[in-house]
Amino acid sequence: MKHVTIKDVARAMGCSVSTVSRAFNDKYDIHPDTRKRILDMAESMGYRPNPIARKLIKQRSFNIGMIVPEFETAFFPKVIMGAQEVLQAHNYQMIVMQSNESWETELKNVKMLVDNMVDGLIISLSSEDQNLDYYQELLSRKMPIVFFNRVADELNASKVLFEDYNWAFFATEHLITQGIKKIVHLASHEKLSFAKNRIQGFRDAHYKYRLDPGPTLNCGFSVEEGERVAQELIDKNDIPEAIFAASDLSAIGAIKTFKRNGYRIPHDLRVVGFSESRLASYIEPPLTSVSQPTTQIGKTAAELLIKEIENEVSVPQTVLLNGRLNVRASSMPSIQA
Amino acid sequence: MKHVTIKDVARAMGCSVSTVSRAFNDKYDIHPDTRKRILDMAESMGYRPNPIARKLIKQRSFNIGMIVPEFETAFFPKVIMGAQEVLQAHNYQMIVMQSNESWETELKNVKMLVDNMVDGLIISLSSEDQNLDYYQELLSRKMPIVFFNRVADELNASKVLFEDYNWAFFATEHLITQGIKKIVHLASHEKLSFAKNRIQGFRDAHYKYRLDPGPTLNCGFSVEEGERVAQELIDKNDIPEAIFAASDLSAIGAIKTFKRNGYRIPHDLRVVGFSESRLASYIEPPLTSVSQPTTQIGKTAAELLIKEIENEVSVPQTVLLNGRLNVRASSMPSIQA
DNA sequence: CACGTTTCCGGAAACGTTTCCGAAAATATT
DNA sequence: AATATTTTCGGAAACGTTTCCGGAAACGTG
Repeated sequence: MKHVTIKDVARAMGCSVSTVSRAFNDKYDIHPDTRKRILDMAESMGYRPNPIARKLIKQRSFNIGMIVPEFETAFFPKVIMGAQEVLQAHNYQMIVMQSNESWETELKNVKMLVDNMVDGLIISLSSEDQNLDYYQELLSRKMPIVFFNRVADELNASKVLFEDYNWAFFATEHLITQGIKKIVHLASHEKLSFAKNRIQGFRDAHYKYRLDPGPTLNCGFSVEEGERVAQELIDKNDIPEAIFAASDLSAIGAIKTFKRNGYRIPHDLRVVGFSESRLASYIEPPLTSVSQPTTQIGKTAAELLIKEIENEVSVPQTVLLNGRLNVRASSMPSIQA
Repeated sequence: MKHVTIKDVARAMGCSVSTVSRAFNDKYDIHPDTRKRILDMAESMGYRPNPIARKLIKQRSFNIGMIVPEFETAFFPKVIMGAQEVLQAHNYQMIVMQSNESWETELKNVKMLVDNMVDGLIISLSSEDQNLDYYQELLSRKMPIVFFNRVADELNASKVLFEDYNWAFFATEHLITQGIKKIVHLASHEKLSFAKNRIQGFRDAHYKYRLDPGPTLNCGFSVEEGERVAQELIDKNDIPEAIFAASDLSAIGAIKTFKRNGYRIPHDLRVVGFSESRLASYIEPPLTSVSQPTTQIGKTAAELLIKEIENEVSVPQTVLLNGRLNVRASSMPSIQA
């Protein structure tokens, strides 16, 4: 397992180490001929510069770290794909870690990444009421960080976000303009800012039409959570005309439970989801859902980060990404499945 | 952005650099008292050993590299999660890269990881008829590598695989024992060994019951591919009694197309999928499918790798993981959805 | 041809650790 | 009390690069 080093090729060439280094880092004084000969020799010897030594001397890594809360849903993998694409194109390597929704492991991960001299970070917070001191310190030390999806207002850093408010508003409006009056919102944890925004959009859509907003019920992201809340509604015999869920998974859970209890979707009850999953168009009935530009989120975050690293921009930016409402049968009886 | 180094704490303590190093690497001679004082001082100064310098001197990184072909389906993210879990528990850090089903980028990724002194690799090949010279070289240089899911027989390395043959056999048998005689297999690329195994299982199940195996049709992993092949069958008016698809997505595509053309599932046509996706139980009708222990695959691969790295094992092992057939309404009319 | 400029290259320090070697101090042995 | 052994530590080399500094050769200029 002997790696061939810069010394080996210097010896083979009968030249100094620094000359070989120059051949690889084009910017210094070196004769084109010797450069070419060195490169050829290096090639034939199978020499590749050791990035670790380079990191040590240059005090930077060309690595960027990414931390996401989970890997269960398709959302974060897609964002990661998007970020990967632009980072690789700029010769950065990405190290992905997951916090498992725990901010202790999140903190551990960040520190590890910083120790490893990452040039920047892309982060979706595990929770948003956590202690932010370490992030504040990093930011004051000028570490480039871009947050996405789950962010904290107090942090003066670049962020890429989805227009949760607008699309919750539109989704609700889509129901109201069909004459629906009683809508229940299955909302995710209110400590997450996007959940708050969706709730606000849901309510404001009602106000626009001079309606009282329906209740917002606490509901996790999972199918099981959707089933649980739907069952509670059935038990209380308090069936709304429509359900607006903050995630597709909980929407699907609700549909499943209502169907099992004899309700027909969309005739007895309409359902709209959020954050379009692959499932949406394949379930019965196909689910109306707001789709987020997941890979675009990743790309944008990476682009922002690279700009910060390469000092093309200094003030933090927040970019809001747009989405789309895919209307399907679950919210409109006139559409045939 | 000034990092505090080992020299800083040595100066602050009035001792030598080596003593500080000893305090952190417990194994050397050092007085317990001085050790404690050094550790306290380091803590208060916010010193953390620089992993890059350590990598350089130790010629190893405590990183392991993982390469997967894609991030689209839920399969690989789940495997990654499993591997992460055990690697983190052993203080290894994981670097994930995707090859995008291209072996050129796969090769580029492997080389980058090797340059970065990863201690080992976990790989699912992008394609299996590729040039394996570089892997052979790495293996002969004793680089620990574990392959999973998509492997190459020629490579004498550890592998973790699913019992594709057996479960294709059982899934087919499940249809045959219900009196079904004419089954079509939607098979994935035959260059993938697991595809071959599934085909063989499919055929052998027929032989066991003295039936002629139905045709195996080439079909990709996607919903669209399933739709395409189903449409071809309809166009030829050559409708089988059942379909055994090598992926859930193609099974779903087939179901969708058949339903749209007036066929009732499972009454007119039964369908079985493979590699259970989240979708399986939520589509209409719920899809019978073979489920793979995805996270277990990742865990096992990581455990194998760590054993190799830490020299607890020398000969390559192949571990076969078992699965389960989840029978649902799509293959059995007697089950109510 | 003497001089200044430019081009090209070698030497050596530096990055932050680990670890070998040997020495001093402490302790044990006779 | 003298010697042998152990404990604890400091010095320095090493890992593989980059880059500053200065010098030699090549070139141009008058």
